[in-house]
Amino acid sequence: MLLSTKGDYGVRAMIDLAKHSGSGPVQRADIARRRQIPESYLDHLLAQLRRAGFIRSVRGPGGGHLLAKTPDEICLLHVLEALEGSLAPLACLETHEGEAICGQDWVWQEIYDTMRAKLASVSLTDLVEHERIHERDIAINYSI
Amino acid sequence: MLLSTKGDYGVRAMIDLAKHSGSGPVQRADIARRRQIPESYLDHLLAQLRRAGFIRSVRGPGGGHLLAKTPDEICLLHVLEALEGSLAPLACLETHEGEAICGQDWVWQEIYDTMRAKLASVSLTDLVEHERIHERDIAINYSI
DNA sequence: ACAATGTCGACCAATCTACTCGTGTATTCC
DNA sequence: GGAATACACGAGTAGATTGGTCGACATTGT
Repeated sequence: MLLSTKGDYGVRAMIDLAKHSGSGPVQRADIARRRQIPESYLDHLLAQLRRAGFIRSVRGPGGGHLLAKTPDEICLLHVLEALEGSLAPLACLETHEGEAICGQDWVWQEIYDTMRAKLASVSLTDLVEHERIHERDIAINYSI
Repeated sequence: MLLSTKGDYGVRAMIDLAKHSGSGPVQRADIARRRQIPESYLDHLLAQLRRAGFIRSVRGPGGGHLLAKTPDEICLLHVLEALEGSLAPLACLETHEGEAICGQDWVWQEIYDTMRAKLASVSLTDLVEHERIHERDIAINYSI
């Protein structure tokens, strides 16, 4: 598995913040409940996202978390790399150790480049938009 | 990291076998030395590859391991999936649990499909050929 | 018989994952 | 000022995975 729950949960949280951007801070407990993330674990993820400059946080009553940029300025690639570290699928693409003897590195380099390009092209805005369309699908299905 | 050393070492071993296919069994110790794999660990990988039907083994003096098919009939995708299990980059693509709430699954599904198609298009023959070209490069560099 | 080779399962240390918990700190509201 | 509300941060932890090692055994060529 390339992504752990960190990348999964972290992006869920960012989508939640993007969806509520413009209406004040969003509280950790609300994100955790809506996105089904253990709240105490989410704590660490929000800290990472804050240190990486994607969000800022407000303490005290009425406090919470906000995006530090607009949703279309934040792409999936950067968020995931902040949470997971390198997304390299094969060790030698990162360390360049054993590269000469690996034999399959050139295949994975191509895949990695394609992957990163795709992830860089998807913004939080796109993710929120996709979610809205999907919700509409669900609504239609339920109404039948 | 999507691939562990299993996938790395296992493919190295398969490339080695492909390179020597047609000249009798190749011994574990030789593969291990040439490809820099701990021999006792390679043991397990060869067992997995045999159970998956990619190689067959011959016991006794002069024994060793052979490809069970021709190198162009074996693709990288199948070898890696035999060694690593699913290559799904994100848990919900495999389990379909939490799929509805994940929010980024559609992006990864596309990447996963592209990845699998690429891996399926690369055979052992291609990997051996690429290695030969790379060896020639090294030879040229050394001769300058 | 004996040496060479593969087969198989048990075992192991280190690391990573996915958390929880407790304590501390900033802010607001009364 | 004090209570309530929220984030901040580091320690600790159970369980899984990784990346092996080792030893006993099976098979085969000479």
